[in-house]
Amino acid sequence: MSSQNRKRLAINLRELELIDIARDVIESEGLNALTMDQVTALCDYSKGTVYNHFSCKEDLLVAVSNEGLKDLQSLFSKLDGFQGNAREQMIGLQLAYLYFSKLYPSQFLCVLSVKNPAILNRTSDNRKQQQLELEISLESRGLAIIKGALEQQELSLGLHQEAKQISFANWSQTFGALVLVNAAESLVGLQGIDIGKEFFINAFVLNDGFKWQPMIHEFDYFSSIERLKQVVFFEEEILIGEKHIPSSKLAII
Amino acid sequence: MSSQNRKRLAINLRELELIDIARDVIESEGLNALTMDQVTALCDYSKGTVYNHFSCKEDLLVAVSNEGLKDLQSLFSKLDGFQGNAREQMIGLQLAYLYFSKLYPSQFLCVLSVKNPAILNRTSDNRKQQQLELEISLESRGLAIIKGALEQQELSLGLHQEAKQISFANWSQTFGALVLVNAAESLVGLQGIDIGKEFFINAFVLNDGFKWQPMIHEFDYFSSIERLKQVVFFEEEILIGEKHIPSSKLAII
DNA sequence: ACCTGAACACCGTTCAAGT
DNA sequence: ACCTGAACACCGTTCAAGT
Repeated sequence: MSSQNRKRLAINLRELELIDIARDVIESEGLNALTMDQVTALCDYSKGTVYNHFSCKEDLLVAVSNEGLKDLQSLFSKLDGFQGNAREQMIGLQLAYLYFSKLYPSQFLCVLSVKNPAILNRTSDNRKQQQLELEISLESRGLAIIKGALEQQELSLGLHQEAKQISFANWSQTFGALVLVNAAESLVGLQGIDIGKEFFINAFVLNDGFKWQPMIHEFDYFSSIERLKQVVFFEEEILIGEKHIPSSKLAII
Repeated sequence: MSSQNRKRLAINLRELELIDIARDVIESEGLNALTMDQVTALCDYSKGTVYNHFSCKEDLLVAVSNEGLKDLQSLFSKLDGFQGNAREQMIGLQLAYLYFSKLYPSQFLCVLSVKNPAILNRTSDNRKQQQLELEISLESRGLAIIKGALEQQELSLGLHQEAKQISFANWSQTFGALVLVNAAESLVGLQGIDIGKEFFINAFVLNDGFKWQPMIHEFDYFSSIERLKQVVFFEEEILIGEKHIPSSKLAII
């Protein structure tokens, strides 16, 4: 390895180190506690060096969000060898998203916060480009599953209907439910129902609406969830057990 | 009116004035530009007085969000005299939510931002209580429609199924779609589809999944949307026409 | 070419003094 | 009882000096 390459690698590693520190601060003290001063204090570098990596505080936030998207990507990748029909694969993505929001709540918060234009407007072009590529990559997973279902004729498109519409429907529903559930403590209206179950049932109902075969009454998708937990996401199940999540939040898993 | 009451009224009015200023700042310069200094500069009072109303900056943000929820409530109220079946009423709520996000984008952003625990944790108890009451009031609208559908036997609950589950499903889907669409410029995957139409179709599919009568193939819900635009929300249609919204965002209406 | 940290401007918050 | 604005601590960002 040339000395130039070694240098570049060291710089990349340092950036990950800084992102990790930012993530830890958010995790333990909340988004408000994240300051450039704080990050500088917790690392071995100076403020100027931190600013060599991140053009501004918002840029750092998007960096944390992007790292989160990579974690989500890793969770998605765990589904690679999973045997099951397309609807089960889709449930796999949903379950991965749920683990993501529970295991990395601070990154999930960043992914959400970063949708704020006041933040996005101040982000460096490189970082925004990276975000775009990550989002496309994540979305292509869902699209691939839908296309598989179309090929297997488990799903068929109506007039003026496209695969990405079904993708959008599933995605927005999952995302919306996770955002609301993350704020669930304050939502009295949701009390008394098992939100974790609801999260999946809503998707079952939606995809039944699309007439995606096999339908709920023909197939036991709750067993699929159990199988996914045991075969694909057993490590995440253990991690959740170790994390001392308040019982109100645990209910969703 | 006693002098004490007059005083109290003046203070309430002043608070609304301050919230209005904050809203204007966010609308025209973004969430980042909102500072207590800025609000003080744009009003006739001192910093101390601003802090008499809002315990901290986050408290002001929640106040803006709450004012937004009231605007949403007003939009919901416009549906009071609307004649139509329960599914059409539900579409009315959805449409109201859509107008809200388009006509008051800064408040919608606040409602979303305020779901961030770092903000909620710093909010005064009074303000949080007000938020709770507003959310309950908004949610009860949806629940009332669902209960109406149950009474009319247009909808029936399965085993272990409750009205609020159907409410949560509709709500999270609508909310998730609006959040994603608000960030739609960056979502390449959504390009080439008519997001405004999709927004409603997703809900159609969901409620068909619930077997909510009349189903899509039996009833022209696109006509319902047109009717709602003309009969209930004609003022909002005009306002949207006057707002010079970039065409990419206009597509949704 | 990259790193440092002092320096600066700005912002959130407080509170003694004023009415 | 309420209002004021100076004062303070903290934070984001820059950049001249150093290696």
